[in-house]
Amino acid sequence: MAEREVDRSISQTVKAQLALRDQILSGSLRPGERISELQAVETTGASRTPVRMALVRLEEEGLLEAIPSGGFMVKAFSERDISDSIELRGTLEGLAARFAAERGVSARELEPLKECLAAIDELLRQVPISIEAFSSYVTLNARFHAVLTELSRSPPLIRQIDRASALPFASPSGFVMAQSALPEAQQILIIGQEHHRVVIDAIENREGARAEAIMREHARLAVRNLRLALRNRTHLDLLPALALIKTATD
Amino acid sequence: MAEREVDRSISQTVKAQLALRDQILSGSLRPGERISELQAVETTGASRTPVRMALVRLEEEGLLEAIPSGGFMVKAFSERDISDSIELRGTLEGLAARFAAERGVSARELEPLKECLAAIDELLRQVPISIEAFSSYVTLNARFHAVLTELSRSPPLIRQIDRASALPFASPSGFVMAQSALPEAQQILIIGQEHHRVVIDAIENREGARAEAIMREHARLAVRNLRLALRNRTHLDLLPALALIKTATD
DNA sequence: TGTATGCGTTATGTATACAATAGCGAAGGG
DNA sequence: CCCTTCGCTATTGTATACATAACGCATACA
Repeated sequence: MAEREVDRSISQTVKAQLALRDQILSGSLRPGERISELQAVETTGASRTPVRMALVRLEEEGLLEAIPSGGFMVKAFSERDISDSIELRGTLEGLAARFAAERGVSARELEPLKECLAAIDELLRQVPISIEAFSSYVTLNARFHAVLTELSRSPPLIRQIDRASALPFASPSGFVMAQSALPEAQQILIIGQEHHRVVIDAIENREGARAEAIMREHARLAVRNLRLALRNRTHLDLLPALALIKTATD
Repeated sequence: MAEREVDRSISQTVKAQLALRDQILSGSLRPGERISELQAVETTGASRTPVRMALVRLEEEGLLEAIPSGGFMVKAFSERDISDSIELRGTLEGLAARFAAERGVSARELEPLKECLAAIDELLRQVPISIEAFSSYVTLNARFHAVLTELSRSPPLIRQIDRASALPFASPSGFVMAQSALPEAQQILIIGQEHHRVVIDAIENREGARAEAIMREHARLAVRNLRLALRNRTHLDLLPALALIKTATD
């Protein structure tokens, strides 16, 4: 071992994966750009083996694309890709809600969901909402969606939803942030909260079809709003999707 | 390099991945069993680096599970996992069919689908169907589903469907094989063919909701039949899922 | 006899050396 | 002047050596 600095607190592979993901999402690496292993070794501080493992995982995650002749490049997404990904996740979450409703959920298990709901209600009482409250909203909303997914009790479905959320713009936090750029943001959050309320009610009453339908509607609303947000490209700095959008699409 | 025999025709990583997948699906490696890298090196003929890459990919594919203390084990699936995976794929294919219908598909693009349909019709004319014809059916059916998926023109969705089909029992071929174990197999194939006919018609007439509904029904039928097939465990040798089912489930 | 601790072995995580290929540039011929 | 070909360089693919951590066994003490 040479004079390489080694951080032994976490696995080198995980360290490299986090560092590379960060570079991609922050825009240091541009869409379409080839990722050089050597360069990744320098920027992440890990050696080539863990870097390669990280690259494979990021490819599976959907952030990278394998180049046929070898190596990887940062994947580029069209606006259509992004809205499809959101609708896709909505469809999956709809299935999760239906499973939860049909298979039955005890009052005890529904508790965390209701807590999220109440906490968000509290936040939305502020008009206009503060930056800090909005930030809490993002966290609570992500938690709501995660808990709902878990309630499906279906490991294959949970796994698939996690993968569908790996892309930043398709994650619950991602598109909420995008929506925040719109002037009618507050109204949008309130409508979203109504969806949350309905899905809980549908699950409680074991109405699978209704639970599924509302989650899909929830996603369709998100798609419409994301489209609008991408039109007004005002203060979109918040939007982590931006770093991944194909240049010169449309 | 020692006296190791190296096959230079394909990448060592791919070779190892194929070999390991084969071992898993053939049952050489049992569910829950830990995979030793050293052993994998011996059985695949590749060295540790490509073997590790293959293991990471197989984990992402869903065939392996990472062990917290290090290494990988063969993933075990419950019967519920299997039926959920099929329903999941049906839901995704439903979305694909809806996208195809809503976005519009030219007569030219629909041609391959109709060819599959006609070819399957031809096969089903035999009563009872021969083994060779059944084998052709499996291939044609897989092709039908693959083409339909492509018609969605949605790369994120296509990607997700591919991943949902990675598990052998969730692939179109897998569950058709399972159904073949049932006494009413011929009747089931005929009903499935009706679904195929309806989805084409719905896409042609741009009826998104109908196209989606029929694909979901198609999957639900498959789930019911798979459940039945797993009850009569007669000649289930055909079923590649069997190697992955948890021992002592139910 | 049972439990705990320490040592040894084995397997995984990491680093690096080596091999091969693809891409690019320069030079020569048509 | 353009096209083709040869060779070099840079980057990826592969192999293996080394470091480290976990598991198991044995032994000793309670």
